[in-house]
Amino acid sequence: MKTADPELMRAMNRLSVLDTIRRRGPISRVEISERTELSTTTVSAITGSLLDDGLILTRHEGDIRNEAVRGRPRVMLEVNPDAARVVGAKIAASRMVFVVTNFRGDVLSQLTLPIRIDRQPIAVIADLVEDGVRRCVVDAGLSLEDVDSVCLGLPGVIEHRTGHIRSSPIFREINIDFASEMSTRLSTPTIVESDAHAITLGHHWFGKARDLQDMVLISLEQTLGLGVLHGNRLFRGAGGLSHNLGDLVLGTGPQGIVRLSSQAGESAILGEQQADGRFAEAVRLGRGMTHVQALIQADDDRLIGAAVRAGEAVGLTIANIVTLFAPPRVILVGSSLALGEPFLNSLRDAYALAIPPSLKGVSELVFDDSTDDFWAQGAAAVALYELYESPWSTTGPAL
Amino acid sequence: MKTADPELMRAMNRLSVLDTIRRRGPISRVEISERTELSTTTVSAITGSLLDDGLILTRHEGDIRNEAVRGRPRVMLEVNPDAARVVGAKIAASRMVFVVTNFRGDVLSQLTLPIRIDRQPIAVIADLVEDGVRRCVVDAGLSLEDVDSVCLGLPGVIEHRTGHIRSSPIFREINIDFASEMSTRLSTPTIVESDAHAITLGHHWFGKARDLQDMVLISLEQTLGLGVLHGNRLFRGAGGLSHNLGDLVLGTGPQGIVRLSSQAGESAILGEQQADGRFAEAVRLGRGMTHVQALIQADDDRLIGAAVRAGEAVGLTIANIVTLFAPPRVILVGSSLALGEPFLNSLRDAYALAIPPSLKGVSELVFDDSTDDFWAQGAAAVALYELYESPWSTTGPAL
DNA sequence: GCTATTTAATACGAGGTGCAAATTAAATTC
DNA sequence: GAATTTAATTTGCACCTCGTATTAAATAGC
Repeated sequence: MKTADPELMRAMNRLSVLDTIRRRGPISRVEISERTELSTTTVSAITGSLLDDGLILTRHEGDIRNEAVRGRPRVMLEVNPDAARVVGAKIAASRMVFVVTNFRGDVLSQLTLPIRIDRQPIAVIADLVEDGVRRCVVDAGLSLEDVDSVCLGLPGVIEHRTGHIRSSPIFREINIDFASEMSTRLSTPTIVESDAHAITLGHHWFGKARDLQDMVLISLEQTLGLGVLHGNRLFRGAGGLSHNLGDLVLGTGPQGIVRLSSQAGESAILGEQQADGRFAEAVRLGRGMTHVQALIQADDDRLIGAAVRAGEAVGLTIANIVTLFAPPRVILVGSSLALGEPFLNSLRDAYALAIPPSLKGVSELVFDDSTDDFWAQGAAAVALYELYESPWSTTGPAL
Repeated sequence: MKTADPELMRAMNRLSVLDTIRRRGPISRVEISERTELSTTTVSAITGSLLDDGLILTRHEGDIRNEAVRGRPRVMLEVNPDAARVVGAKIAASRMVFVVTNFRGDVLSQLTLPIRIDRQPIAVIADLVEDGVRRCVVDAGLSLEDVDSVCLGLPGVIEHRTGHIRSSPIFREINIDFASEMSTRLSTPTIVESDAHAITLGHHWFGKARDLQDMVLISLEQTLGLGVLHGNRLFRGAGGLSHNLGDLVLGTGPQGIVRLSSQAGESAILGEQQADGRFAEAVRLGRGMTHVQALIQADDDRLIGAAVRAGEAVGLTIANIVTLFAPPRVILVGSSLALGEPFLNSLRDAYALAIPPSLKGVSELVFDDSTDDFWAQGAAAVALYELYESPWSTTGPAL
């Protein structure tokens, strides 16, 4: 068990203060003191040390309750954007998106590589990822030495703690130590994380869950992922495993087990149409879903049927997730949302039908159609989170 | 956010030490120091304060590595059994079981009331519970003043934090503030908890999960409950809600949503047979399942069919739970286990079929046929846990 | 333009906490 | 009975947070 010593205490309060500054934009010391319930003395000491370490900056304008207020004006504090830089990436089967962000999470540069890497050998994928990171860093006018860490978000079952990829649709192999592979290639600390977890943290930092401590996110892409935020922290399964929703069983059909992925995965929906080859190119370019929507609007009955079935399956699954976690909000993201109304309506209907009466109204469904940039930014947030959490310069004793 | 001050620090380490003493039986200070990674100085200080508060005792025998070992012998420390007494209860539809335990969790007295309280008015149930608690306390040779707290474990959706019963099969009403009702009746702090959570903690303290930090328990009784242990703590949903597995959706059938409870609940299995009235009395006595097993052994085809279907449904559900939580062990408890081999075999088969290949082998299934006493003891453990966790006498500054 | 007032932020001392080193305690070995 | 070995406590120190007193920096009033 983790032993509690003064150092831990300091680290906890430091994180608490730094996190408050990050979240509440420019904020004065008094307000920090109120929010964190730390004494002003302690807040002063901690912010002093954060200023020394260059993690935050002072700003003398911006006190909102200014004008006609007496007394010494508050000095506003904010995160120093230039305190660190990280790279976040979303690695998907048909494209890779990289962003470089500063310490505040602002995007400094963005790079999309619309390359199909599906089922390539590890070395090839690693080459492409390495290349993408390097180019994106250069685009930001930086060099890799300026980057503090890298976080790669990718689909599948990822073991965050060890950086192993247990299984992923973009790799033929299983159980790959991708984190150390990329760490040595880039000679920069590299984190591997589930893309769903990445965008979950992204929403908590920048998106539709900034106001919440608990939340569930469901990602509907090539694979179906789950992110659970519990008490302001990512809830990872025992052993730090990410979840793979597609493996969930919906029931048994005539030909055995029916998994969610067979009903609602990207390939399940598109696959039925593959025969006539209309989607080959679209899918290759990562625009499968966009294309689908165009077809749906043209009233392609078969596609509508697939979308409706997928929506039902997802709706039931969400109801089950809500039954287990009772989150105040469920955020849905991913390319499958582009299926449009037939999908969304059947999803909503199935959810409404399946949610147990006693839980009716505890969760709201929110749909988010952010672009891939946001996923990559979420990965950057994962990298930043670990920086924020780390004791940093370990300035040691406040001197 | 919880602010970290010296007091919290002390509380954390105190709990860590006390928990180590509880778990590792009689144990010396040096060993505590090794296990908790606290310095011997700190361990001495904390154990000193625990001794002052009468929560632990010294024992001078029992050093295993004795004989032929030089040096001053270690003084063994153990929890003081008489430091507190609690009452734990399992309240089910057809019976109530009470136990009084000491601070170590040893059962001092036990009382079973085989009364059907199903659908009685609150006041009647509260009367019966109060009576049961009082009689069990008297049986232990104690008076209610000697009891530090009471924990009632009952089925349904319980909001532990507020002590409200959101919904329960044994109450007609919903949203009952049962904790304060019973607290005032007994004039003793009373906790209300889901029976599944109670036996989950029971297994962590006394049963089949003593060695684990993470674990999932599934209770198969009148209702289907879930307990998740995560990092040595009970994982309660956002808002401290307990889970109701029966509300999970298995899929859609011809007549709409199919919930787990309609396949695997006690009444779902027995219900089909209700028509011929053979079970009326057995169920009333709470021996429905025992009776069923006798019939199954007599090859009642209809019952076997129901048991097999229930086993399948539960097996699939467990696979889904494992997909989400990836626990190293899943413990199954509850009266439905008495359905015997037809049920268990189909459960195992369905689980094996449904568990995703990437998670094969991460979880072991364990069946536990503990009696109701153990459930009540688990409820006692919940009560004890809160005592252990509380700062206690707040001896205040170690003087 | 000066002083009084008000609010923000910082010093200072007290009390609590854990740790390393030194000391005391209690056994075995020779 | 002295030396040795191991356990547990005492001592001294560095650190943390907090309450109170003090300093800093603005406005309000005359």
